[in-house]
Amino acid sequence: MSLSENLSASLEDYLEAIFHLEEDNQAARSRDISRRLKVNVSSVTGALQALSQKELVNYSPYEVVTLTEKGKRVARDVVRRHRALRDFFVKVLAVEEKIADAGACKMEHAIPRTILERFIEFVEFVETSPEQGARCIQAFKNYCCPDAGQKDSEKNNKDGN
Amino acid sequence: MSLSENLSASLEDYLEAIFHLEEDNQAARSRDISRRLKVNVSSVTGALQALSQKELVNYSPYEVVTLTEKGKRVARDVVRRHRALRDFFVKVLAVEEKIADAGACKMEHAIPRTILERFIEFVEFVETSPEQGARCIQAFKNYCCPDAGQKDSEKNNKDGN
DNA sequence: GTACATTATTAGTCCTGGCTAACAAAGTTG
DNA sequence: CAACTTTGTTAGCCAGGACTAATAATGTAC
Repeated sequence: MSLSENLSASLEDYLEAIFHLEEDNQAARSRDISRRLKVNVSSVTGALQALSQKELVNYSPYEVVTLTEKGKRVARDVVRRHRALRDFFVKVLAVEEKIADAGACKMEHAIPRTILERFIEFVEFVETSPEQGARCIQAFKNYCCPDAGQKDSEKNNKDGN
Repeated sequence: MSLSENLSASLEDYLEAIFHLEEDNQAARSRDISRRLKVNVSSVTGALQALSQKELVNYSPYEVVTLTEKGKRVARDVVRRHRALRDFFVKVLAVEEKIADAGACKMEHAIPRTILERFIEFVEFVETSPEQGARCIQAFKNYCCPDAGQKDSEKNNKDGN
């Protein structure tokens, strides 16, 4: 209930952008948001009004934007989904960083809670269990992209491909 | 190029529904589509007009709908994405069938090609490589849901108890 | 074959979320 | 401080996609 208030994908994106900009610069300016999301500044104003009305951002015209506490909670949740997906794509599926990130960015808005948690657990599993997990991933990498992963395949290549 | 013509998530859903209805009944009626997608019939009419204009369905007012060849190709692609995701969720992440299906239904519209292929390869890998793959998945199931997975752990167990 | 039920279409509304163009506020700089 | 640039806001437009209500076509009984 407290998280992801039925926010549209679009508004989630805005929140996420503001979150990152705030991390970097203490606050976000419309211009930066618009650049980040590749969207017209006037669209940003609209989004800020919507977010402000939902009490997710502190916004008044011509001033910099910050997230409210509530906004931060929701934004952190979006970011968490994003990272979980990206990590999974990179660490498990051996997807190239950029594609993984772009994919995470689109899919983060659609993933159900339970599945998200499983993604996270899977990465956790792989990272904490070298025998059962890491080796399997290594084998998968050899399976799906035999030419790449050379270095990795030498690492724990107990029983050949 | 030939596939997924920049179709919106919504239109993809319609195409998918028509595909399944056609499988079951040779053709789709607006009413059935509307029931399936939990959408007003008038929305279906609108969608059919859009799809027809894109030459994805054979549609004329008051008649049953079928997919064109092009429509079939695109629909099959959507279904493929759906199945790939659902399979992955169920077979790898041990997500419950219903949730897996619902998740697939939402994420199928957002998943990039490359990542899709990896999902498919992963399932393939797990299913064809009992040593490296299947065992790992079993271990993950014990990791993420220690109480469940009972039956599955017996499965690989040839003639155990 | 008329009467009623079901199904489909249209018209009109609303909301979201983009866009441009015009205008207003802030910042910068001589 | 006046002039110019940058930034932000507003107004107005458009497309997608849902909805309701009214209407039209089709199907089914009697």
